[in-house]
Amino acid sequence: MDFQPGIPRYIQIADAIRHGLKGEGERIPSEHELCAQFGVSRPTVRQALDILVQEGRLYRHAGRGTFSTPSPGGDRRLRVIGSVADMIALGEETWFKLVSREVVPVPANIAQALRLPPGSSAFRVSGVRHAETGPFMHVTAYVKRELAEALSEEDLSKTSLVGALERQTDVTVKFLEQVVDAVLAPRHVAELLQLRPRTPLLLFERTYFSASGEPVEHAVTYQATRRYPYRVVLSRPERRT
Amino acid sequence: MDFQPGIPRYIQIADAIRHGLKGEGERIPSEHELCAQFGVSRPTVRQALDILVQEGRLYRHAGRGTFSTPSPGGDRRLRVIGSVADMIALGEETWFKLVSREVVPVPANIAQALRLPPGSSAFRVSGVRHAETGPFMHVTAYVKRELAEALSEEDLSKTSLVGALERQTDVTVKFLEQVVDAVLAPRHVAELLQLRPRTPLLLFERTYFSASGEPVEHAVTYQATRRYPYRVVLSRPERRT
DNA sequence: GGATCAGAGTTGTCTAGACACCTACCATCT
DNA sequence: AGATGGTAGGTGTCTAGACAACTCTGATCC
Repeated sequence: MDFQPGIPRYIQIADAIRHGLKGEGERIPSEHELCAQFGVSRPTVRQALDILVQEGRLYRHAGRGTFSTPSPGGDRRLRVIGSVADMIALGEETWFKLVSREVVPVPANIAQALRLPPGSSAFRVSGVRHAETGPFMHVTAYVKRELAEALSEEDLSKTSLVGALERQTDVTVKFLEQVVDAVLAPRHVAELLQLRPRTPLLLFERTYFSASGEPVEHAVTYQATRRYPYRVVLSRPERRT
Repeated sequence: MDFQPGIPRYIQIADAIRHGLKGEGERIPSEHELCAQFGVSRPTVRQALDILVQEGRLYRHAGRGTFSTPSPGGDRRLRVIGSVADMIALGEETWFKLVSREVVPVPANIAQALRLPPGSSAFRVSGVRHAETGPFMHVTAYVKRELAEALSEEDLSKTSLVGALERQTDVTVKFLEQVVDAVLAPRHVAELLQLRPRTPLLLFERTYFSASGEPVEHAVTYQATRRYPYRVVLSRPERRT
């Protein structure tokens, strides 16, 4: 295998192995064999395998080998594998309709989350995400003004706001804090999602942080689980003991 | 520093560093300095730092150094750091009251989740978890019969069912699948949690899997977020690029 | 036939160092 | 004063191996 320069080898190896996984619990070649196959040293192979184990796609068994985890199956659901990246990754068959996009004074609790002085203003985007089954998610997101100026409208309909921010600015989201709650649909949300009032909805309040611990974005999301179930797969981080 | 034999050095180093963190965004000693301090090679130090970065406690900045993430703060909330271990870790000021504990025929959907033939029976535990603010969680958990026999009653009031299983059998939970929903409290749940009927509650349906992909436990949990907020901190896995 | 032991293969841990690239700082040149 | 460039120190990537611990298999011994 010849490696593409500029991209670390262990990432290319991880991609290659991930691509070849069938997800049936079968054994993959030993680390020694992978060294020979890719022409790299064992630490490099292990670094690639670490990624896949961390993603929950592989598990190791000392003395026996490395195996692919039987896939827990399923599609058409919000997936989280313990990572921000996957949390953002909605199915590809969903799309976003912008409702509003303006600079507004921020409510006190949001100002606190973004660590803005009370009474300041921020960029607010709101809209509805649709699936074939109908509208299923209402989002209101707040971003600091200086970050929001680069964003174009078409970006927002394709990816998430966080995704657009990461592409167009040099901000990188490193972790997020999420409070999950169950609420009855507020009237304006019920209307936009075409639901009866007082339908129970999932409510997410997420604050996205950059690597330096600075809040980047705060989003309030209502989700109708009838139309789009919310599912999470959490893998235990490996503590090779 | 003298290392305790039997425990990998990188884990002991990670524990030592984690213990010394103040969580104020300050710089920690460089990898080279840590090598000298602990008397190990740099890959070993990096392996320790990887753990802490993975946990979201540290972040690296190439060319500048390694820093502790300012803590997102907070207590008294369910915490998840993208790991099963932390998901189980409720606050220490909560306790569990057993309601029932018996072998019953399992409903069809649970049998499917545990991959049992329809009509089979399993061990069912149900109860209520309390905080100072009152009862806040109703749990019904199903475990295969052969796994459940070792469990004693007192274990269940101290740790979670999964914790007891891991201590008393050789089962290890590697990942879990969780479906989150918002529902109106069923009557018997509302009674046990001392809530008005039709209060919106979080509903978790979790299936715990062992490393080989075999389902170990299935739990249905109702949670009153008024009494015990549900918060998650998700860190992005490091893709050093 | 059954238990015990040796060995091969696998992952787990760790060493000592090399070079690349990025960042911040400072001295120098214009 | 401002721009340029060098330098030191930081993390990022990678090599080539060593030994330990675990698991399974098969041969040997009783």
